[in-house]
Amino acid sequence: MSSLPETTARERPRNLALLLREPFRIGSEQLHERFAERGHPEVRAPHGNVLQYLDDAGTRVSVLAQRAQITKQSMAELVAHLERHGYVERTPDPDDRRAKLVRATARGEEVYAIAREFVAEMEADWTRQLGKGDMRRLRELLERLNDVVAG
Amino acid sequence: MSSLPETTARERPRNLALLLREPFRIGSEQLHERFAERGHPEVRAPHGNVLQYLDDAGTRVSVLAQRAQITKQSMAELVAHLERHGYVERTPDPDDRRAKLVRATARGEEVYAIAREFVAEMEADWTRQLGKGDMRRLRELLERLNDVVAG
DNA sequence: GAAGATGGACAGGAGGCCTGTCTAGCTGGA
DNA sequence: TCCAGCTAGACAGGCCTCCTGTCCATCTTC
Repeated sequence: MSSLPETTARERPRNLALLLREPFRIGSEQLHERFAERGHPEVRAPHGNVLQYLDDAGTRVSVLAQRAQITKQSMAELVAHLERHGYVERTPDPDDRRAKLVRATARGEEVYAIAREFVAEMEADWTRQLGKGDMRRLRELLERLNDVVAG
Repeated sequence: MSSLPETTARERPRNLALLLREPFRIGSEQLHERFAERGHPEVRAPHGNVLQYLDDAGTRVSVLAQRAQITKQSMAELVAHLERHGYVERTPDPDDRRAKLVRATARGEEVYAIAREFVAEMEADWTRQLGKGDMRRLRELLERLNDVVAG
């Protein structure tokens, strides 16, 4: 995060980090507004970390935590919240009596569907405004950038 | 690491939102590691919201809150934390006896300098790996995307 | 002046994340 | 076969960020 205390904070040059963050932030905000509109105000930003990583067959909390890169305690809390509100359910794992499998309920699937729909709309909107070619170039450049930062 | 029994998460193509978020997230992480290395472990992610929006002349908490898009109560807490650790100081506003101006101390300026240096390094690194032309194109496309989402 | 707006403080609370610890259940080697 | 050590998850306790609501002092406007 740079920040040039030159004149006023407002007229800083556009900073690459912010250019990356803003579309993501605004998109997330709109997605959660959409959830709320469709009757799922209980689904908050970090819960994407659960729903996003669920397998159809059900997934253990510890596996979810690993995928989402948070501790299993944190993940357990997110799951508990979603369970309280009926988005996921936990069933015993038949293969391991210590474990429980987290699975989306119908209500959870609904949220997932809303998210997919929203993302598709959003990408279509961006494509309409940037143009198909530039959108493809943007994605390609971002993919390369991600490979760079990940490497 | 992922020697997990078979199943991966739901099959997803690389998702545009994540492509935007990851470089930002990784960059932030590295920046805060840098802060810690240089003796400023107290500066945590949200404190960028303060430092980033400070004017040289000093800035009111309510203005900072507005710029950072959080409530003034939240901003007041961030400022208090930074003040406790000597990064900013609050002085009475000569123009309004209700108000106080938040200003960076020398220690705060040091953190700025570290951030600016880090951002410069990071951008240079990305440019080296993507190439100058592609980096410029990426920035340009991101600027257009930001205009689209902001509009 | 007085009414209303604004700057900021304080109280209380929620969510998300952490470390540490504990039990139940699994697994592999002697 | 049995036990040591590991793993899955629950529980306790704590920190940080952010929120709403309330209050007072001060400024602004009429």
